[in-house]
Amino acid sequence: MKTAGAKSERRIFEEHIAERGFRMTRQRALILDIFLKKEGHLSPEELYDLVKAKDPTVGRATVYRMLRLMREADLARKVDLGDGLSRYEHKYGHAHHDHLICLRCGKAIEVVDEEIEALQEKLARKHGYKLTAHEMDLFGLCPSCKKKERK
Amino acid sequence: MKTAGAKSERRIFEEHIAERGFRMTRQRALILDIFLKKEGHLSPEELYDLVKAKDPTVGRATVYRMLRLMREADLARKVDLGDGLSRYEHKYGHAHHDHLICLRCGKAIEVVDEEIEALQEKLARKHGYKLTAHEMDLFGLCPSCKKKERK
DNA sequence: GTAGTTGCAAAGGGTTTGCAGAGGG
DNA sequence: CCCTCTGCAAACCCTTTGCAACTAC
Repeated sequence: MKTAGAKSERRIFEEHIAERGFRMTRQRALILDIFLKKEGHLSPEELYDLVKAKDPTVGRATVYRMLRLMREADLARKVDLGDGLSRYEHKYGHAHHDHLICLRCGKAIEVVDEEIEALQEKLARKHGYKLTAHEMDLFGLCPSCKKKERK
Repeated sequence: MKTAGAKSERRIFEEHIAERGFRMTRQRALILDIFLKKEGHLSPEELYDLVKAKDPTVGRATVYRMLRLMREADLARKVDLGDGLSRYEHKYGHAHHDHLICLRCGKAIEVVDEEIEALQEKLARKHGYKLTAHEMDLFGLCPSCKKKERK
């Protein structure tokens, strides 16, 4: 199932670039595979390091260009975890989720609450907006940092 | 009432810097006044332009340094409206609020929903987190862009 | 007076771009 | 074969920093 999922994500990307006359290359396939396999929130530099480990000839610019392509193909999302870095997570095969971010250690977990989702829709409608997306980040102390706080 | 509000904000800032041995200067007072008077979401450059209009001798670096001070004094908040720029809004005298942002025209309005606020707390607690802040941005089409969409 | 503050300009960090050569379709 | 893609390095943008002169306290 995992492999099947990865394959279809790759197909989505291939279709996306074929549609606009772009090309599938060794570098793009490699970056795509690594990015999709990695759960969590990668900075461009972290992704570049992972790619370099597999193929040291790939350039940083290619990683940046690929991040843009993946965003356009709706496979990647840019998130701001408040650490000053830009970070990306992959969307495909992921249910939508929000973030619970520890201000002390920076750890971020993904959460979802259907009740909140519904209220967001309702709130937007109340103001005459048609909602297409949202981002919710909750900041606080994670359980282990909370414990340390006490001593 | 407006004036009284502005005065107390300034006092808060003065106390904040006095506490740590900093000083109140002509430039800081000017930037603070302009920033507090301006509702909405200013980029550092926009703030710098407004300041320059009143006093062309003020440098860009001073504006950046002041933005940091105001954040530390809890008078300013950094927000990401997805246009690639960093933006700041003032907090004091503002109730907490979230954003409803139009993806077409970029217009952002401020909203709040008590029910959502409560559920955010609950969600964090469920995961063992102690919540200290959050940011919620809803993206979609504003009423007027929605209308244009139809034709 | 003595720190903290300022404007300037240079440095810094992250991201984008111009280019000549490589390589997909 | 044509046109896109690549790696490199330089350019770029926004933000921070080093410094000598200045100024609040």
